[in-house]
Amino acid sequence: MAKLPKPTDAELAILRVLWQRGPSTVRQVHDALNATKKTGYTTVLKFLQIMHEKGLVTRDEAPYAHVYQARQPREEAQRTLVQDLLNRAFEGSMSGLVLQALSSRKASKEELSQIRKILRDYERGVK
Amino acid sequence: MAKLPKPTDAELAILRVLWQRGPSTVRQVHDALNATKKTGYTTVLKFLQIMHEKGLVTRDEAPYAHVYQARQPREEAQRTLVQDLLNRAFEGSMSGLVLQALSSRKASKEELSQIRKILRDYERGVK
DNA sequence: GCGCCAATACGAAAAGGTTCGTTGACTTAC
DNA sequence: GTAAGTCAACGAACCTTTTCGTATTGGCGC
Repeated sequence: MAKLPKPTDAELAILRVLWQRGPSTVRQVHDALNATKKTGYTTVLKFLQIMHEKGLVTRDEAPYAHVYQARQPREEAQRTLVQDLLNRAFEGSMSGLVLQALSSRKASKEELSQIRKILRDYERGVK
Repeated sequence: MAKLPKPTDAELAILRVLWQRGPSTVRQVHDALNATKKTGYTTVLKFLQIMHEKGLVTRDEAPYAHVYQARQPREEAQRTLVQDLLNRAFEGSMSGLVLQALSSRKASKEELSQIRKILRDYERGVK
């Protein structure tokens, strides 16, 4: 599998919509985005075309409304992004990242115990 | 304190040098960067000027070699970046972030126990 | 068939990021 | 004091990202 480029901010916003909604037409993406931030229809279209060129999304050229879909599953893209931040800003230190993540905002009890569970599972898996 | 803009990739690379070395001249930053990636002297200079305009660095206009310094401590900038990624890619889910961080590459036993310690300290602090 | 509508394609323009060549100013070594 | 070297300033060139106006297409209702 060829390595996909890191999505830009605007591209990521569109990917988020695709991950949440599943395959969507330009109009659907456009409407979803406009719930939070107004953007022109053609702007969204242009991005989807660019992302298609880059391979970030696939498209089904259905007549009268192409249907776009994220190429990578959400988790995979997230992994790339975390990895990237880890290298660029944390010299690879995972604990540094977790530390700053926690001090950047309140975490709920549920989140903490979820993280603990992840750690347990991880150790079991690695061992 | 005015909010500082998010550093770009190239800017972050320079900040990393400043954090590691402390206050430095353009030449020192340039040399440090060239250990990993060759860049023209004037390119580095230009970035430091831009970053100075943006307020990312302060400078001491010593005669014959201005001395630049990161405005934010490393941890503070890291926190902003994590926060940003959290919002842009993880819908704010901290556990999602930790999960992908762990699956993105091997973590050592030391790192894991360090993370556990961070969790413990955090809970104590919050309670 | 003809005009209307929703959609795509195209391309230009604005904004931001990145790189570097050139210039002029000052320092030190001779 | 002159040449050689180091430095900051400036601005041009280039690339990528972001935004959108305009043109074009193709089906549908009449």
